[in-house]
Amino acid sequence: MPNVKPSTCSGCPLYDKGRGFVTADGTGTNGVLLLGEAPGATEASQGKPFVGDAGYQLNRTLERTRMKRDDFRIFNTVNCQPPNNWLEGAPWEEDATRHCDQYLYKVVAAMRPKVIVPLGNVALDACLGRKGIEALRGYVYEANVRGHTCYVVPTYHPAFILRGQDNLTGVQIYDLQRAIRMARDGYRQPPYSYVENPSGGDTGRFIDAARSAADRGDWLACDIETPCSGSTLEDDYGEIIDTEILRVSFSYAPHTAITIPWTNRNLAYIQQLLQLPFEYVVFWNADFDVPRLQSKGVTIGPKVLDAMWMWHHLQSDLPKHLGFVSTFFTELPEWKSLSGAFPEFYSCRDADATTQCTLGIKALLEREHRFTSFTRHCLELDPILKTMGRSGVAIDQTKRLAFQAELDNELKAIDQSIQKAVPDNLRPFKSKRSVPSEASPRLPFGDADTGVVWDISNEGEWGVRSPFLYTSPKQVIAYMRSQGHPVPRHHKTQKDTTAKLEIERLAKHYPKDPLYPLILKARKIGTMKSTFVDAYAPKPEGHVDPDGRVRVTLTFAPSTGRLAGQDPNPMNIPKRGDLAKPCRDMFVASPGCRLVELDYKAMQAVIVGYLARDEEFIKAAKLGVHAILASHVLARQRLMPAPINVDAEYAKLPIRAIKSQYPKLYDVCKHVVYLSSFGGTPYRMKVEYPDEFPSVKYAEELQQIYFTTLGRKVRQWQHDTLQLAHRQCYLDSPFGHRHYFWNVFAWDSKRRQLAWGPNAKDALAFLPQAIERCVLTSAIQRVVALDLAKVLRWPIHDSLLIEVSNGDDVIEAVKREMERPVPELDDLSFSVEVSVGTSWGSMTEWRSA
DNA sequence: ACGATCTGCGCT
DNA sequence: AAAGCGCAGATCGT
Repeated sequence: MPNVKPSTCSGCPLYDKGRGFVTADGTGTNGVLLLGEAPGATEASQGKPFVGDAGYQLNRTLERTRMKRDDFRIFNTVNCQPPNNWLEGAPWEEDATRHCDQYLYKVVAAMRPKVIVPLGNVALDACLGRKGIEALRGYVYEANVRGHTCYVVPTYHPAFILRGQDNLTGVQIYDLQRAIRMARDGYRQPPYSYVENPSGGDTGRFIDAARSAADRGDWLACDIETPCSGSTLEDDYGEIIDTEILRVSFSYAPHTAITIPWTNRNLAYIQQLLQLPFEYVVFWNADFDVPRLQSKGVTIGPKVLDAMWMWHHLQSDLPKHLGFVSTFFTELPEWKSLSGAFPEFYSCRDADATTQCTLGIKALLEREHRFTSFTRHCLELDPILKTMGRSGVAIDQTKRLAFQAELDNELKAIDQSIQKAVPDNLRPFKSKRSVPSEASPRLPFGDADTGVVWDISNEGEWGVRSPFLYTSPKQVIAYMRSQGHPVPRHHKTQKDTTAKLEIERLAKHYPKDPLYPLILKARKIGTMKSTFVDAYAPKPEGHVDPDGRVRVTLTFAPSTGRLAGQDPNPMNIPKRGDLAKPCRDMFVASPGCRLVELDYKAMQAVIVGYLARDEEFIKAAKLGVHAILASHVLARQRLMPAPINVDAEYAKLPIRAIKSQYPKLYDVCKHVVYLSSFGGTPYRMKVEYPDEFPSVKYAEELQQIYFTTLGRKVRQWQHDTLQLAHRQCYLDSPFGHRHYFWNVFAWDSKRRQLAWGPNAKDALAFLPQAIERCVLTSAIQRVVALDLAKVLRWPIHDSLLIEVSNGDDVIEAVKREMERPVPELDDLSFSVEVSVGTSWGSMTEWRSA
């Protein structure tokens, strides 16, 4: 039975609009009051808070705190359902909150909670009189809430987590556990001793103490403050111009720190501290601090450790700012809002928090035997990636300009055809006050080259029609509508889409329509030109340095453990299609040198076979897994006596025969193996490759054959991996990378059973990708150890681009290191294919002498 | 004008 | 309808 509003409830701004009325739920025996926002439809009709979707999410979180929901007291800030579930930022937010205060007052007075947990901004505002949940969450506040003094530990609203923020599930669990602990044990602000305005003697004493800390094996945390920490200016060569440093702070032990103003007199002290024999100097985001210190001539003696990366290695899916991370490893109260008022204290606290977080993160990594993997695969890799990025690859500007001109002409011609194919009324119209002087008496008139057309709008208004933009989804969709064609929808979001696949379908369905093929062609050429040709112009138009080389930034910041490249990204340069060769031809070897590309053969397939503990699959992957699946299919159809035996010496012969005799089946099998190992469905195969798969049923049959023959153990591995990811909420790679997955299985209400959830496929893709990266970077590190760093250019997931001057011995050495057995994978090895050329577009196979 | 967000597309 | 990555252009709000 829905609750009836109390008769005393009058004057509520939601009285006419609001529905239902919720009362507090749960016993509150653990001393924690969870305060939500306002009831939704389910809550309003049942009269209880958190019983709908957000309630389901909250219950799962509460379960993981190992407490019963009933042990908490659960209430809402506003007690009836606002229109459209809109409260935060609504015109009635303030009035409705104030009106419902009377009920919060009563609930607090009756329960006398030890801790209140505001869930989201509305509740936070009600408790602390301020908003900003993302900055304040996880911290402990002592506050007086409605006449009752207690702790307040803010956390996210469950509905926020449901809206695509499921990586924060674990954070919410942690926040609630902290609230429970505070209710049980109480909270005391930790004592601290910061040297905020040091005299020369103070600094000297700090340096002496730091020296003994270095001898004990402690680390030194360092943090600089600058006037504008956000913006950085760099000149053409990547050096920082503007670097004013205000102060530098240090800490070598929890709860202690010193902040040293940046003055000429203090410079020597700062330099002295950074030369003490510490094992590491620790920064939070060293890429900000270290270059600025160096640009001032300060040198850092010890190795640099970036604690932010250590955090990223520990848990890659969470925010990385120190204020967020410190809630997990310190008892410090929130301090990030104090930078303006108390700069000395703020800076000390930054250094102290860095020390405390570093110790906490290191302890966790060591407990899980992942600390050495961090030093090897992040710390030691970083300078290598920086060197590779700086080496650069030469761009042939003559070839680039020729290709650019060719694309430009083609694009102009296609655009003219596009303008002819589109009715005038579909062009963007912009009204103008006055008639242009060159207007002719006949309307509309315009310029066929530019597509600009003068016109009169419906209201008799003068205006100009600009060309139809094939790059604008909005205008393309308007065209589809105008032609009476069904507008395709994105399968997940259900939004209108103009994706390539959908336009290809429309082109097929309406073969007489002139526009669709033109759009496809123009997009292809347009992307090529803007992303891959214009971008390689000399600076400042493009990315190419005055010496003719393009330099990139390589990073391992992506949450998957893979590598990425930036400014520009060298990893997505076209490789297939007719434009790929002229595009790659722009990338050339320096005079007297050769570009060499070393590709791991079938790397992901071999890794999947390893993970599935399937020797046969590994052998099949190395021989050619697609052809071997094809042999299973042919054997079923009695076109072959038996599937290829991967142990047979002559196995390569029938593989070649299948490739040449059944090219279509070979392609089909390629798609089946590839998509199936990532959790792809037969439906997807049919949609993406309509020519190869005449029906979904055919794709289903082939996947069935795959999973019952060659891929039997792979199927089992997928099943086991998902179970493991679901049970522990994360997966670890053999190289120490961990990725969290919060929704591997989800409740399918249609089929009334657990089904693959939104993270299932991420979980299947994680290990092959994370392993692939570490196999390659380990090889790169060995190449560096051979003093061959200078030949390294770009890592591209499963291949490595290098540049060598003469002789084949360097190629041989790099190949050997890449093919070396990998101890982390039980000495699994991968074979490498080498191609060589003077340009990236004309590489030929290379064989060792 | 400028930044934030969305859409589409290249690669593995 | 495997995934995540970075980039360019369009759109929308300020």
